[in-house]
Amino acid sequence: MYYLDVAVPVALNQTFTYTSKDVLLTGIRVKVSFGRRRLVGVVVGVGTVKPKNDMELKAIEEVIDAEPVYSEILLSLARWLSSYYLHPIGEVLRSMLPASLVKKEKTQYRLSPLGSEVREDETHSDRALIRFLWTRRMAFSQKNLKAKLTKWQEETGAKVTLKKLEKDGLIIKEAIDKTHGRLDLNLWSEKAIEEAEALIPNKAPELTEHQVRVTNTIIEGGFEKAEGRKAYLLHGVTGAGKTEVYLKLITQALKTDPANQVMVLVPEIALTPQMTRVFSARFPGQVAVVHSAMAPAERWQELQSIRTNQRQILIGPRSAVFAAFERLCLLIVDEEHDSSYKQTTGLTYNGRDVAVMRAHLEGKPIVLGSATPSLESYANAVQGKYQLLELMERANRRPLPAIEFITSDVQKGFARKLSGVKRAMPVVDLPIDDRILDALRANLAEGKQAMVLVNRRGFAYFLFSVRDRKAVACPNCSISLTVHEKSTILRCHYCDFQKSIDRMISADAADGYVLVGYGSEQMEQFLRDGIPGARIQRVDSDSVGPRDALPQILDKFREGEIDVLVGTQMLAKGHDFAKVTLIAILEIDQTLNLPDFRAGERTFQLMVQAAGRAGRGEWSGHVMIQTQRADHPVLKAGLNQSYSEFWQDQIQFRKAHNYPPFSRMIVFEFSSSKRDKLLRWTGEVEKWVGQKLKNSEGRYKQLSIMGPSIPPLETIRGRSRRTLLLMSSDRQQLWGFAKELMESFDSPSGDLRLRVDVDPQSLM
DNA sequence: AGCACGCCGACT
DNA sequence: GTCGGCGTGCTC
Repeated sequence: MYYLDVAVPVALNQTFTYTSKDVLLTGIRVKVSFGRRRLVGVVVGVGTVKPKNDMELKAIEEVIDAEPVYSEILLSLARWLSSYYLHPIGEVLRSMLPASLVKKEKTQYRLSPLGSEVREDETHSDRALIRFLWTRRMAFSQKNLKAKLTKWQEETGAKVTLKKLEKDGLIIKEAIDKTHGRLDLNLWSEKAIEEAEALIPNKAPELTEHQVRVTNTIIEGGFEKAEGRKAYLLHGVTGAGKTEVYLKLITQALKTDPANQVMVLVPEIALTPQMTRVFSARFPGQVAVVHSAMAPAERWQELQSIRTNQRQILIGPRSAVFAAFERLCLLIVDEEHDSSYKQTTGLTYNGRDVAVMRAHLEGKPIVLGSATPSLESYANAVQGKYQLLELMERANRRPLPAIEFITSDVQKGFARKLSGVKRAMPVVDLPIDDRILDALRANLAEGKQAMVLVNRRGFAYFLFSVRDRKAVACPNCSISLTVHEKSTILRCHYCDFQKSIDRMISADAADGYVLVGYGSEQMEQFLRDGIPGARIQRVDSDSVGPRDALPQILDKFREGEIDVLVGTQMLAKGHDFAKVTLIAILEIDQTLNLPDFRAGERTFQLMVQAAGRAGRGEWSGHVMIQTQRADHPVLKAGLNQSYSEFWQDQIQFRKAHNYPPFSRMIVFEFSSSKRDKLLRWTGEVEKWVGQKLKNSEGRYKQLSIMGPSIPPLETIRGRSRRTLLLMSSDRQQLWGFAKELMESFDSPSGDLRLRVDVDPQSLM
């Protein structure tokens, strides 16, 4: 008899012992009976000795995999993730798998035979509801149906519950196996990439002296397994050719052994066909790509080609860090500073940090690349934990673009009267300085391209009621609604709330409202008016959509069918356009003024990254930044494109407040839809914290605790929130305290929820 | 997290 | 009296 340690996907940080007649390898998934449920768990340990406690053990019901889904190293990584990110091991293991391997048994509700007998003229409330809901659809998911019921209750006042409907035999609950979607060959597909490959010359350019030096340093370190293998921080100015360094390293790795494999992590937004094309053209047929726009089945196929070593290179976003490799020998994290490596829900991992840990466990080198390294990574380099490699010259020898500050106050207090409900009339000047407009016109006249970056999507920042003296707010979140679609719709950027202005305010009251501020939509309109004849395209999550419009737009821009791109920060990231010579950044001060300790770092990154998009081809670039705070050290550092100036200023600030990298942070977010319940709960937390500190005899003396406090956005999606921030330069103390707190306050009842964010990217 | 058990209010 | 709310405890 064998005793298996099985991790099941429940919110419990422990494994459970099951018996098996056959010996199994760790990393294999098994089906087990757990309480009254049947779950898919992962074997994480195998023994032949019965555990001491004389509990009655259940036998596993079914073995799912013929070979392990997780390697020993991935299991070790899972254990580390679980303890570092304070997340149950079973859930960690589940989050590491691609969606197509996580079979979800979804419950759905359909009409029972009795339910379908309900007649159309039914007046009884439950039956009327049934009639109303099931005329258009066959089945509802639990979540969807619950939402519909709540809505129905609000609108009709009738009291209905899911349980009652089920009990009355009107509807039936049934479990369905969710199968994955069809294999759709869209723009990101292998076929598209292969077609593209044929068009591009497949030849490595001559590396510059600097590139060669950097590359050789890493190559000399070797790709074979070794204890404590090195991590490198590749700090290269924009346009220095970091990608060529990666390509050369991969070439070398494959030369060492053609079966070697490389992991390349990139920010999601950079996963355009253009980017994958560069790799595929150099290594035809050897590149696998995963991307969120792919169907699960397609993604699974790509990952499978890496697992079986049919392909050598995997390019993907943060989740690709969990991919199973046969012969991983090198890890690369491009744009390591990018905040999209951080997962913000569930397991709050940072893909970059997990990659560093994985490289360590694998005993393989890792290269973190950026033009604007995060302060954390740079500090690691300064301390010698990473080896710093610098690439301070652009590969095309072109100077970095000239940056110019435009100080004007036109954007201050920019507002429009809402006259008639559907039309907005300007009451002040354009929110963009004439000098910038002139430059854009001149740039267009020369046949060059430009990008204009704004801070916000939508038409106007908010709708201000003159009578109430306040902005129209979201009913579910403590934030004002953003005006969209040429000032006809109000939308919340935090929940799904959306309502037309017409329905929100009556036409005769329209005079009492003012549109304040502007977003990408309105800026697009300004630019159309201000730069006659220019072909302008807006790029933000509204115009691009969740799928694949972005690569199409970027391709059109690259081919010169668009003159000016106007959009959000999405534009600043990593794209390479040869004809862009002018970049305007409006309202950078808002980024700088965010109440967040990373605001300075973000602002500098935005400036340098945006500037890096200009002058990549044969013409020099020019950047115009509209600001009131030209004297701010961070903006000055950005103006000089000086990382060391930025570093000096920000590291001093972080040191003064003991912020990261001098400390680590863990944030607990407590939330509930019932404010009084939440407050009672956080009251207990506060008491617990006070007593713990008092009774701990100095065990936690290096710990700073802030809160529970009201976060900048108190309510999101109808849930009130409080946050508790723990900060310490002593890791033991920080994690020790956090674990104790979890043990006391995890698994709350009712709709109280506790969320943990380790190494938060933002404190909002 | 589910899921069941068990103890209190408001409807037939 | 019963239905159903939700606080509590358990899951190898």
